[in-house]
Amino acid sequence: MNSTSVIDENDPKPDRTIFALLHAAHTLEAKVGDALAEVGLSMPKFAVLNELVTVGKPLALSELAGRLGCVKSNMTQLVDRMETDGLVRRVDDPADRRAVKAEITPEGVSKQAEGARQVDKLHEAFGAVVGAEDRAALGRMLAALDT
Amino acid sequence: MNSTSVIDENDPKPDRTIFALLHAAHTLEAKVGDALAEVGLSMPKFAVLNELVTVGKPLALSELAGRLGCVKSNMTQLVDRMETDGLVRRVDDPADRRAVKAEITPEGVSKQAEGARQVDKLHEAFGAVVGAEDRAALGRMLAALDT
DNA sequence: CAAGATTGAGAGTTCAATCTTC
DNA sequence: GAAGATTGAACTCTCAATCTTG
Repeated sequence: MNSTSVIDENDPKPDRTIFALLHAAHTLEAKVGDALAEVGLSMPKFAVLNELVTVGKPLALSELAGRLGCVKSNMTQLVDRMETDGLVRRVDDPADRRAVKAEITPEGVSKQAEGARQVDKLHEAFGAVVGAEDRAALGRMLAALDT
Repeated sequence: MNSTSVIDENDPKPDRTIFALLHAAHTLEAKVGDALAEVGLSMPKFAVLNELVTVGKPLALSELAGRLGCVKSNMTQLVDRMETDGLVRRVDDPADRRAVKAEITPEGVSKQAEGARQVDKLHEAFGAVVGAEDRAALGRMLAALDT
């Protein structure tokens, strides 16, 4: 049925593909951010809480920065704001006096659960709208991009 | 064969899909940012220059903010930094004394051309690694996401 | 009163430099 | 010296408030 016409088209502006993907990602990111904002969280704060809940024990700021893929100074300030919010607490590491660990508070545990519910709702909507075969294509692109 | 649950065909951790997409987008965004940094530009600055070159005449800051999908105060500060860089110049609009337009400088024109070359190189790599049918799937997802 | 632009405050991020501890 | 954390400066971005002009 197809007669080479679909892929052969050499659009005059091939610049658009990457930026279209980035734009869609920003739209999706805004949706996640809005969903988390409804329970008083931001994406970076939820990411930290999620990591702490998953691991089940306090983590050093360097460790958190490594897991979240950001620099250490970023984690310093993020944990500052989260401590102000009452989501985490800084605790000394008796084993290494250079290290400072972030310990999740009961408030943080509660907020993480609320955030996870919001994210689950988004995932249902995402799964309903995308479809399994397109998700497979997405997986291939992700793998190719992550090099 | 499934006796009780219909949903256990899904992966045990469906949480990851959206965040995997977002992570890949950030990786791609970093690549574009690095490529533009090689010629002394950031993505927001390149976006503004690109718009001004495409339109071919000065644009009001509100107009730029609308085209780039950000708030006006953002454009005020971005144009501040671009004026410091010598990429654009603020010019008064004789037709509307409230408005301020951004006019691209010769330096800005030159930088936009360099940036466009960098983006083209990235695009070749992207096209080589992704493939036409996956790009079609990407297009469907983008459309679904942009609602 | 609407619209265009700016300012101030703050979140999130990076980098370079610094301080303490290993 | 290298690692863990912090600080200060800068960029990008948002929101709320303000000022000028239409």
